[in-house]
Amino acid sequence: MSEEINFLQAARREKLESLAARGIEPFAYSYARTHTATGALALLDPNVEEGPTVCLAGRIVAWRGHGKTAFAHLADSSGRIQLYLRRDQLGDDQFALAELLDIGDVIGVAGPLFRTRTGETTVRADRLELLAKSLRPLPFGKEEVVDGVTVRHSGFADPEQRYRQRYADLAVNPEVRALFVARSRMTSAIRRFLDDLDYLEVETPVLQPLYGGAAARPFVTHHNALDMPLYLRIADELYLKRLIVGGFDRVYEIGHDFRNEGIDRTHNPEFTMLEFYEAYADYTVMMGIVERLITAAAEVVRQVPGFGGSVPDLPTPFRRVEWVPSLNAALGVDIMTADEPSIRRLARQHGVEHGDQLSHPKLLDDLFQALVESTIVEPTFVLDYPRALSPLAKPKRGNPELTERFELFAHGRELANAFSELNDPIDQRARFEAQARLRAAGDEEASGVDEDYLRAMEYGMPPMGGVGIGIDRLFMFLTGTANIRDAILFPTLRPE
RNA sequence: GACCCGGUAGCUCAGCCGGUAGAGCAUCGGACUUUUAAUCCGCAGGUCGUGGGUUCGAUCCCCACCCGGGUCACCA
Repeated sequence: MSEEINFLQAARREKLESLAARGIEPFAYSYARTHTATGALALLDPNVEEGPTVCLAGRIVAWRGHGKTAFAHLADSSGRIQLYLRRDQLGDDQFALAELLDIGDVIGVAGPLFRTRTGETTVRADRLELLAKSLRPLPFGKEEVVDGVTVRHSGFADPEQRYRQRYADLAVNPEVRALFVARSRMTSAIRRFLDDLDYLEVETPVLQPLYGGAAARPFVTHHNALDMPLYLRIADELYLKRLIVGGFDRVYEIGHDFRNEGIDRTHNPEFTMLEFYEAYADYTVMMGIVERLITAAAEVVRQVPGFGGSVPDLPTPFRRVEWVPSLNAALGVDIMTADEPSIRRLARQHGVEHGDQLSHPKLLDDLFQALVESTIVEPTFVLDYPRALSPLAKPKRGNPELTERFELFAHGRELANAFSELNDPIDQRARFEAQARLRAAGDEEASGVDEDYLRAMEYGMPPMGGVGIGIDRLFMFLTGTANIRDAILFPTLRPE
């Protein structure tokens, strides 16, 4: 990426040369800091005017020059603190260095804490060290505090540039950093939750010779040495269940799935999926685990400073409704006995688009989405989906037309999908073959027959419950984030 | 994919009825030893997303394209 150097960058390069002329190395190797910014702020007793000496490192984010003195703010990952630089304190050489500093420079600073006339805890700098010269101006806005609220002026606002240059977005907007801290806390909490239940975290292939476990179009790549196509996984499911055959009773994986579909505010081509499987559990057991996992995740996000208010209340137990009765109630007919033409007529009436071209299962799913799913606000488990919608789920005990499956919805969004996993290899083969027929008929999202998976199942697969939770979506739900790009550090974009 | 909105200085934005551009901040120069959107004075900074068209003349009107945002559709 070559571009012309603008006059601001030129000015900084000139300063670099002035530094070199003074024998100052502009890119350091390390700095021994004693405190973080917030750690230092806590050191000055409210009743005293002078405190201990601290060594801090961070980025200059604000600068107010006054001739022979200057005030600056230094920011590190903990927060920001004011610096006071005086010529008589620093000496001529060090003050000359200070005059060659820019906003964005990474510096180390040492000096005693004191309180300014306006009461702000500040470092009176008596030694400065340049750690990294910033040759490209970061788009810092100016901040003021009005009635206790920080107002930022002319900051870094262009959404495209913020996604493309997330490093600049993070450097300039602390609240963006806080959001991703919250995300990290959430996934750690989920790991802790599952680890405490004796789940084993495992890693399964991202590059797969066959893709499956979900209905989606895959990314295809090619392995040169094997001279064969490989698919980026669309789900972890089939490999994790092979591990249950192998004797791991409880496994989970948090990793990226890849789906070759459109990009919009809830879809990124790669996204983070949690799947977990537990032998000898059925979907009712998994429902309880999901409820506890979601509330545990909500609790840690709630505790991250700044996010307490955004996390929705999740009173337990979550509401439970059954798929068929809730759709029937909304539709006014029995979906399981209604004939095909009248179902298609109802779909048209309720605004399901392209109803005539959809396969029967897809039609049912769209109807449910339009009439029931979209109306769910409080967290609700929807139970017992029709068999045709769930090729990897066990038939429901007492009603083989249905499967033992649930999805969790809240605010019209899907948060989890789970079932009593099908462990009958004869039935599984029949379902795979039905999928293969759909695929042969042109359904690009239908899977094929995975013979290796069937082999594993034929060895004897314990009954198990399994759950998938989209981590990005869950995080968006908990933080009130509307666009998935705001929940992913480096979202997929067209190249510049 | 459809529709709507946007792309002007490093950043945030203005630009009337078509007459080849402005502000604030930042930068640069000057003043300033407790400021905090520091203040004051001065200078500089532009391929107006790209390519065509209309016109004596286009940032402005028209067409196409690129990029982004939003809404909808698609996406178990």
